[in-house]
Amino acid sequence: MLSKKTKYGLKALTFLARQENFSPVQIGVISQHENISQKFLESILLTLRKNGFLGSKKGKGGGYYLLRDPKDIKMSAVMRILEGPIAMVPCVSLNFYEKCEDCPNEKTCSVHKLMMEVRDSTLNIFNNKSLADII
Amino acid sequence: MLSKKTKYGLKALTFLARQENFSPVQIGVISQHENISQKFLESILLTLRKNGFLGSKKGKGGGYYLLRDPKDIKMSAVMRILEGPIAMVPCVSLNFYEKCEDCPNEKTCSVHKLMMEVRDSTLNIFNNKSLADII
DNA sequence: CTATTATCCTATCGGAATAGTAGGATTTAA
DNA sequence: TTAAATCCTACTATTCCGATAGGATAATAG
Repeated sequence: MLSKKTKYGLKALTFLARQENFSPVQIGVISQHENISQKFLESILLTLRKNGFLGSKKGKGGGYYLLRDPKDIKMSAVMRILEGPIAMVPCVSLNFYEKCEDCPNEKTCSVHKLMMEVRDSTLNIFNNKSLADII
Repeated sequence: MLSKKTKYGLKALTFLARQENFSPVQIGVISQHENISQKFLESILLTLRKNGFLGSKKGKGGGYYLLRDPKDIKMSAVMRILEGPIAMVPCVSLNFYEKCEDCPNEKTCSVHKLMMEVRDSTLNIFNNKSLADII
């Protein structure tokens, strides 16, 4: 299941991508338009900023704005920042790999192989979809 | 992320599918071979039985066994029983549909469209993979 | 210089879900 | 009749998610 954090983050990003000239938009404006708790959204935008997707401006007339062209923001990157691993099992994750404690041998594990396929097909979508594509 | 419940359930199913003549296998035997807590596995096998995948036999010489040919057990069916919805968002689920409270219009929601694609590609795998395929 | 407006940041909290446990009831076979 | 197995309900511990609180900091307007 997609976390609300990710869902809200994606909605905020598309909202910002639809702005005219990427001028700063206040958190409150986004949260109202997208029906998101303002305080929760605040923390989400903060992590998007810390990860180089958004810029921010403080004080009057401030807010958040996109730092890059929506075409250059891949869904896979956003998903990894907000949701974490794209794979359904850590032992299959490319960026968040972890060995399963219970599994003695990955190569012969049926779950492993199945989840590799799922990861590949999902990754194929996320890698080839940009923010511009989903507006 | 795949729950351990699903992961263990899949492992148990493949273990049973590898048996010679589908004669009853005790919980303890499966839990040892697959490194799964016996009590936890017990509850998982119970739901697999209640959903028509497994049969059971009580008393000495008892255990669990596959009720159907592994070729006829689709991954999508197993996933839905153990994991729940295959979609990442309820508003995109075929079998567990729920409307999002925050979203006024699904047709124009960018997250909705993106997650439809992911669901389709994942479902395509799970629908075309049987227990026999992953052994 | 000051008041206002906004983001920044840390800490916390309740509730739900997950993973696992306990313990006895029931059924079957030897 | 005893031992071996599943059956079943309830409980618990822990973790994670979604959300909130409250002040610190910075920028702008006047």
